[in-house]
Amino acid sequence: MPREPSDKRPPSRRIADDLREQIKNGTYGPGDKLPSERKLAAQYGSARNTAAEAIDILRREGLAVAKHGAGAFVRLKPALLRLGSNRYSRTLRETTGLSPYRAEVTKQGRTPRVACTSIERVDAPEDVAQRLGLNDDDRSVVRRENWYFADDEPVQVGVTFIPWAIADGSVLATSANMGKGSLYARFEDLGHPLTRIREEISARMPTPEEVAGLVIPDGVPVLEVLHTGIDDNGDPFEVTRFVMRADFNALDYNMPIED
Amino acid sequence: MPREPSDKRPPSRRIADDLREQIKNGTYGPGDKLPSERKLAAQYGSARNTAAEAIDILRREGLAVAKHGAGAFVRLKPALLRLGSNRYSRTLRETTGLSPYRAEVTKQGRTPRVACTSIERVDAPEDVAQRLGLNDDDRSVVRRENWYFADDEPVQVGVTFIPWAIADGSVLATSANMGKGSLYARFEDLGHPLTRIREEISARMPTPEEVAGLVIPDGVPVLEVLHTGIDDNGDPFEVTRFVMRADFNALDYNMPIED
DNA sequence: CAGTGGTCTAGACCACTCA
DNA sequence: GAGTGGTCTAGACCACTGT
Repeated sequence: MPREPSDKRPPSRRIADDLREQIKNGTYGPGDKLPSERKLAAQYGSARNTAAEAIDILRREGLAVAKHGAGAFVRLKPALLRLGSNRYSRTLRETTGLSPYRAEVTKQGRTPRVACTSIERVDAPEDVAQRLGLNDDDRSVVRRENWYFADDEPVQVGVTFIPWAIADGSVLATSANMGKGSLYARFEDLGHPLTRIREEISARMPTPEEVAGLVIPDGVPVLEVLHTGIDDNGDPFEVTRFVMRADFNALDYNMPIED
Repeated sequence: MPREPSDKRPPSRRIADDLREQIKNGTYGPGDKLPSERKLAAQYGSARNTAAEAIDILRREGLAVAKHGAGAFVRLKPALLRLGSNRYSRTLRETTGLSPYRAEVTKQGRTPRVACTSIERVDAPEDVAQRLGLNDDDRSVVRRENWYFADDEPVQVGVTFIPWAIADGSVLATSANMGKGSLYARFEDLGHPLTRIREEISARMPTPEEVAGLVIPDGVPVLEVLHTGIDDNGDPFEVTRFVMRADFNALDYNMPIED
C-alpha cells in the first residue's frame, strides 16, 4: 500500500477502495472477517470514524455486512430464488398441487412457508383500481396480505387485491386457506382461468417499514412487482403487489414474441 | 416536535424520521430544499455530524439528493421509462423503423440516443456461454457495447454477445450502424427470426464503475437484465446484459400463460 | 461574499459478542 | 473481560454554490 502523495481520493474512499480490491482478488473471501475499524485506523493513520466510513461505503454497495460486537464481514451471496413465469403454469400447479411459491422454493431444497396475515375489505389504491378497470364509484376489493418465508427467513410480501364482485361469497373473501391448487384454482372455479399476466417491475431502496418487516440489511434494494392476472376474456381479475429482497430473489421470464 | 424522554432512537434517526414524515406529508415537496445541516443541528441541539448523518439516511433511502455548496433537496421522481415486452414486436419495429429503445423513448416525448462504444471479438463469460449453448472449446463471440441516453442523460448500458459463427461476415461483427430495423432485422436476415425471449432480472447496488459511468446518485439501485434472444427453432442466438438506473427504468411484461 | 455540503480529527460512552 | 461496531460531540478546513 504505497502512499501516493498525488492521491486525490479522500482517505475513507481510499480505504474502501483498497478493501474492495482485496475482496475482489480473494484476499478476503465470502464470510471472512474484515479488519476492525480500530485496526484500519491505526494502519492508515486516520481517525476511527474515517475507517468506519470506509466500511460503511462497502456496506452500502452490498459487499459487506456488520455484526454489532463481532466485526464486519464480506457478504456471502445466498442462492437466488428464481421466480419464473412458468410459476403460473397450470400443469405445474396440477402436478405438484403446490402454490407457485412453494413449488419454486421446494425445487431449491429450501423449506417454504406462507402466512396470510390479514384479509379485509377496503377500497383499492389508485394504481390497483386502474389495472382492475374499476370505476371510481366502486373500488371495493378484498385485500389479502401474504408473507413468504424460505427456511423461516422472510423473503417477500405480497398484497393481493380482488374485486369484491368476484370474491364475494367465495373463500377468497374469507379464508386464509385456499385449498388444493391454491389461489388460481379458486379463480378458475369462479370462471376466471388465468390466461395472461402483466408484470410491472421496478427496483428501489426499501422503506424503514420494509427494512423492519423483511429484515433487510444495508445495501440491499427491493424488487417491486405489480402483477395483474388476466382471464380468457382479457379481463383483469386480480392484482398483487410483491415486494421482495433483491438479494434473495430474481425473476426469470420466458415468453413468446407477439406481433 | 415534542421531546419524548423515552425515545430510544438515536438522534440521527430521530431527525431522519422527522424529515421523512415531513416529506411524506408534503411539508417538503419534490425539489424543495431541506434545512441545512447547521440549521438542523441547532434546532435539535446536536452536533453538525449528527444532522449530516440524518440527511445521509434519507439519501440512502433515495428520498433526498445533496448538491455540494447548494443544499439538500427532496428528490424529484423522474418519469419512469417503461421497457415493455412489446418492444421486441416485429410490427412495432416495422411500423416505426426504430430500434426497441428508440421507439420507447420517443413514445415518451424524450430524445433517444444510442452509442455503440466498442465492437470486439472475445471469449464469452461463463453465464453467457451457457445461455448461448456454446461448447467450452468455442466460446468465441462478438461483444458489442451500447450506451443508451434519454435527453443526453445516460440511462442504461447493454453488452450484447453474438456467437462468432453467426456474426461472422455480417455487419453484426463490424459495424456500429445496424441499418434499417436495427439489430433484430439483421438476425432475421441471417435466418434467426426473434421468436421468444428469456429475461432474467435482478437488482443490486451499482459498482463504483457503474456509478461513474451512469452518473448514479446515492440511494439508487440498478436493474440488471440478462436477455436471451431465441429463434423459431428454439435456439438462442444472442445474449445481452443490460444494466439500468432503477430510478429511470421500469420493466413492463405482458405475456400468455403457457402450459 | 456568506452559506452550504464533504470530510476529517480526537476523543468518548454504549451495547453487543465471544472465549 | 477484551474487542467490536454504533453513535455521538465539538471543532476544523476545504470546495462548491449562489447572489
